[in-house]
Amino acid sequence: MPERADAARNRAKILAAAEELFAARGAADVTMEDIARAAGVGRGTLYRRYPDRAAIAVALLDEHERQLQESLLRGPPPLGPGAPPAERLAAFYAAMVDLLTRHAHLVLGTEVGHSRFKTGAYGFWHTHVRVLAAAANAPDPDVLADVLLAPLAPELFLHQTGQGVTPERITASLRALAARTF
Amino acid sequence: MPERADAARNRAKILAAAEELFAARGAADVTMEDIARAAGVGRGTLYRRYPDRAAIAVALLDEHERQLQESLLRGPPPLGPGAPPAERLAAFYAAMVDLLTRHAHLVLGTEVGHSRFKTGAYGFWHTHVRVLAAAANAPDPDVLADVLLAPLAPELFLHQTGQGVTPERITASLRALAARTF
DNA sequence: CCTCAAGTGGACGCGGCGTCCACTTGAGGC
DNA sequence: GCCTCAAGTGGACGCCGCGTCCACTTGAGG
Repeated sequence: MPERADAARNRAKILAAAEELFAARGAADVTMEDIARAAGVGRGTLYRRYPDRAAIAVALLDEHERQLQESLLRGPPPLGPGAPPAERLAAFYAAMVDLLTRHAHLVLGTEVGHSRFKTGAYGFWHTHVRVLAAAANAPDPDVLADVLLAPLAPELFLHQTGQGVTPERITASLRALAARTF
Repeated sequence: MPERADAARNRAKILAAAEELFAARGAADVTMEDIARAAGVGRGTLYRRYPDRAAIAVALLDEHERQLQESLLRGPPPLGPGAPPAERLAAFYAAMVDLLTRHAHLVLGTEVGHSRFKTGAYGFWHTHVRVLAAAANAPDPDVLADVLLAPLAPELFLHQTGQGVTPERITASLRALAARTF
């Protein structure tokens, strides 16, 4: 049963409206009602697809994440397979900082606190880093993967940039970390 | 103008009640009303001192933090001054994991998301780690300090322990990180 | 054209938040 | 000991966002 025409139209309107609102003010103080009104639909319609703000942000982020995930799995080195683990980790860090820079407002809506770890995306990043750690013969790759992903927490990123720290400095620091860890 | 007797009594009742409630269920679903009722106090009285849950959790954590902060500044090595930076960082990690293990429910009430970075405690930890990084001649100690503190995020700790990871494994992983970084 | 499942929207009830203000209490002055 | 008044108290109140529910509309397939 494919999506009905009017449903598809509304889905598009909702995502467009949400994207704009998230960008304008923070995702934090955009209410479901705001999104519904901006999209010209009722609250009920909104809830039918997206149980909360996080779900909407996830949908918006989806394609960007997919693209990076694709590069990690099958792209050219050092992001994709072929380079030594330390370099792949550094490249991954750089790509993630870039993603945060461009979409921090969305990510923040999504991954606040605990919910971050429940997303499929986190699982994917975790697996990726764990495999790299294992390839580098690091001890306890499972736990190490969490530790190495922690500096990419959106809250931290926003805190740092809010303090005037540039993405470049963050990337540089993470590159150094990657080099020393593996 | 010292605190009035009845005010002091109520402050104690509030903290005791909050501690108990936070421990019983998570801090997440304890309402201000719950705390007020459990303390036998009105909502107004509660708000007079503590503008939100976070403030209460901070007050509860205060003494434990002070104790660790004291040890970092003036205690015996490797926690206090005297040991090489890498060992001091490892000891700090171990102490923090211990603190999280014992008080995760409180910390979680406090440091959810961005608010974590605004607390005085985070500033203290940050300064401590930055000084260690500088002593080890690490590049950009300011940013590195944030990166090295990230794995101590309460949300991550709870996620890991919820997955069956023991505090010992976390400490071990962090110890290895400390050894390689400095 | 008809049917009926899928989709829609807004009214509704709930619950927590934070404020406000009339009342009470206790500490210091006499 | 009593009086005064600022500090402290508590609960009623209004507000707002959430999530649900259901009577209505729309569109695709027969």
